[in-house]
Amino acid sequence: MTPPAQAAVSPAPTRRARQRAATTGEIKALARRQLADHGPGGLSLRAIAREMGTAPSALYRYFPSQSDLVTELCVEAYGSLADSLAAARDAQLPGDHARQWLAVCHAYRHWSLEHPADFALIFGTPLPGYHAPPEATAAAAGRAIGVAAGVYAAAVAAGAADPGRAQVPASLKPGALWGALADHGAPAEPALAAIVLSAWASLLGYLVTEIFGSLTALISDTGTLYQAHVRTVALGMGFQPVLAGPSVPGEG
Amino acid sequence: MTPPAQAAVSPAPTRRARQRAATTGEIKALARRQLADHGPGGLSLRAIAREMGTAPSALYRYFPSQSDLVTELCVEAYGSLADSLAAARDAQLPGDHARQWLAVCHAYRHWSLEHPADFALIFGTPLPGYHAPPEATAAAAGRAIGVAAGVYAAAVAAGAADPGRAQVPASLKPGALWGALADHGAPAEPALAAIVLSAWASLLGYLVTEIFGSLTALISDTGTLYQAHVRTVALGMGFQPVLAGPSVPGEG
DNA sequence: GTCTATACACCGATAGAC
DNA sequence: GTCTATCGGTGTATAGAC
Repeated sequence: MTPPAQAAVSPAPTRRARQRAATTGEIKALARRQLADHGPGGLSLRAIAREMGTAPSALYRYFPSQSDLVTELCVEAYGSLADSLAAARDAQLPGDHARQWLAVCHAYRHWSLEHPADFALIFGTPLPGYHAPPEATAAAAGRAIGVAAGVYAAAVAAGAADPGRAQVPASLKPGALWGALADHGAPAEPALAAIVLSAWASLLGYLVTEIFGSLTALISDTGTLYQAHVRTVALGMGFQPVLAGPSVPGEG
Repeated sequence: MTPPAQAAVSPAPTRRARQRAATTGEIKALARRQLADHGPGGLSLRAIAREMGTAPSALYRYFPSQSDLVTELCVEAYGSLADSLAAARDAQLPGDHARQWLAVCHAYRHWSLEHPADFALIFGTPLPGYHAPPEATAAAAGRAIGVAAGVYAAAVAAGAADPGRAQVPASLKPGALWGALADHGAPAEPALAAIVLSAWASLLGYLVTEIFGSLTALISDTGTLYQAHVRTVALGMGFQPVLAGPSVPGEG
């Protein structure tokens, strides 16, 4: 018996395809949870199969190997982060560049706190035998930092931030980052890219200590401290101090 | 037959004790190398025993369990970092506070690049089932950041840095960090501690991207970029821009 | 303090029946 | 597309002889 006429060929390809997508999604969700529970390297296809109630070998119909599963988790994590950053940016008035920047900074932290497993996956210690294929993850990573770079570039263009305050050596050599940022609306200017990268790394450093816990034993009041951190970083990028007022989105 | 008279009772306790210390050291060295080669969770007592040419069970005479071995590696890593930072500080003229700070910043990076496994151990994703006993690692961690804090506090006291440039909220609540820093010569002033912590986190963020590789596909010229990063951070702490001259120790 | 032997658990991946 | 069965490995930790 041939299957019944395919309903809505283009948007909903096939019933079979839909079911397959659902299963792949379930696998990835369980993988994410395992990675969160048992740390890096704690990902086990057997355990996933156990939780799904299927045989371990069945998973190989969906992912050729464990590495491919990890790669897709990485790409999705970067995408999720980029989406959160873009949403925070778009929640501000289009012309309010400084607030857009602060909103993106706080969205960075909120996403990280809400997705610690994804955070560890893309920013933490590399997995034992795994090396992410650069062509797969570079684009996804570039999109995330590209949101931040785009906001800053717009701020500079509008005069809301003065990149001259940063100390960028003239001897900087361009890398693939410039091109990746240019793909996301930011001008391919090395000085701007360097400033954004430096600021982005500063924020990441705070999140690493907060989420991985290398300092949690020593500090409390992490939210307020992040607020101070964001303001200091923004100052270094040439934003105006007046901006550091209390009514900033996402603070606290 | 009783053993021959113990030569130098106090400094060299016993031949037996010396041999034991040597073996413990060998175990830790191999553990460190394994952690470097196979990532977190890649530590295997069996593999250590294999490389040492002994039976796996023999190691249990030196470490009650794998976790205790990891804890000692963490403490030693923090200690090694603190030593490197202090050495970099002491290599500068006592009164040249700004250069001391920059030297400490660059020592931070050099140590991290030279000890990626230790770096991952203390700053990277936490190990699966392992939670470092706070009482053991907090002191070691405080000593490392305490070196940085001490240099900055001295700079502020000497007027070489103006902490007023940073944006520290007045609502900051003190935590254990203040006390830990006070133990290392830094005044227990929340504002100063917050500034140092923020700066230290900024530096860490850069090192995380460089060492864990979340951005290495996108950037080259990482040394020059770190130099710019350090300068930007120092500016945010209130150091004078004039300091950002070319002849700074450890740059490049 | 080291050894052998072992209990008991885990893993990724593949072959082949259905 | 799922199953069973299996291969060939990994590991921690303990018991008991020497």
